[in-house]
Amino acid sequence: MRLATWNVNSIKVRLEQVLAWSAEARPDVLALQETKVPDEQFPREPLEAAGWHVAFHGQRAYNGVALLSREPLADVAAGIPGLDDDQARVLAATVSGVRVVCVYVPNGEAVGSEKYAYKLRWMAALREHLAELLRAHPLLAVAGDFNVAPEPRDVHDPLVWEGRVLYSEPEREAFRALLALGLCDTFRRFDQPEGSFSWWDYRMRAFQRNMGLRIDHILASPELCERCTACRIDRTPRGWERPSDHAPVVADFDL
DNA sequence: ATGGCTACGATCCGTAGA
Repeated sequence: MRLATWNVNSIKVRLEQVLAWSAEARPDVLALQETKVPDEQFPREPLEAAGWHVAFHGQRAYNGVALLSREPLADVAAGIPGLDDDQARVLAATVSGVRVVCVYVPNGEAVGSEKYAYKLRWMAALREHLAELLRAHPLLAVAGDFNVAPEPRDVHDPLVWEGRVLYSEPEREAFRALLALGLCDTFRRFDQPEGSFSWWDYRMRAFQRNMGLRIDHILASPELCERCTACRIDRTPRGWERPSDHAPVVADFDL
């Protein structure tokens, strides 16, 4: 099974790119973030016409997550149980025996802000939820925009980013707490080029200068991690006209 | 020097992203 995640920064704007990229990269399951549409406006028909089963959990203007799958999606569930959250950030479904969780972790705005506190609370709630899911699902994948660069090598200039949102120690600690549940970062199971990033600012020609961060991740439960045969970042669509600021991450599993 | 893009929903600027 090939699983991909992509923060598309508006499914309306990026629909043609999702169709074009997925036709080329051929994921079996594609987790999308920042769809930015209420459910009644999600472009279900063109995606179904392209052969996708779709599930979506969105809201007007902000956030929004979706799952596209070649095989039917079962037991679709939105949100984190017990977390009172009016932001559409989590969608889970079972496909081909794998529980797939699509996550859009809050950005956090700035260290010390109210949104930063919300981000850390939210990540703690996600951790508790994933601990439960791991007990129930030996084959568990968590794919999405985590808005955390875990290590210095995931940041184009760690000194500049030290202490800033997306790379601050409390955020990295919260990410490590997810790995401590037994989840693996599939990308780091394999040799990767230096300067491997998944997000580049729209400004300052950041993509052309490879001034990026690796903040989009595919995590896997121990049993699923053992079956992971590859993981890579596909920078191709970041170079297209009118791109998302994120690139897709793609992982292959031998199932 | 706090800008620099992009998307959205409201108007022709503010909020949010990262």
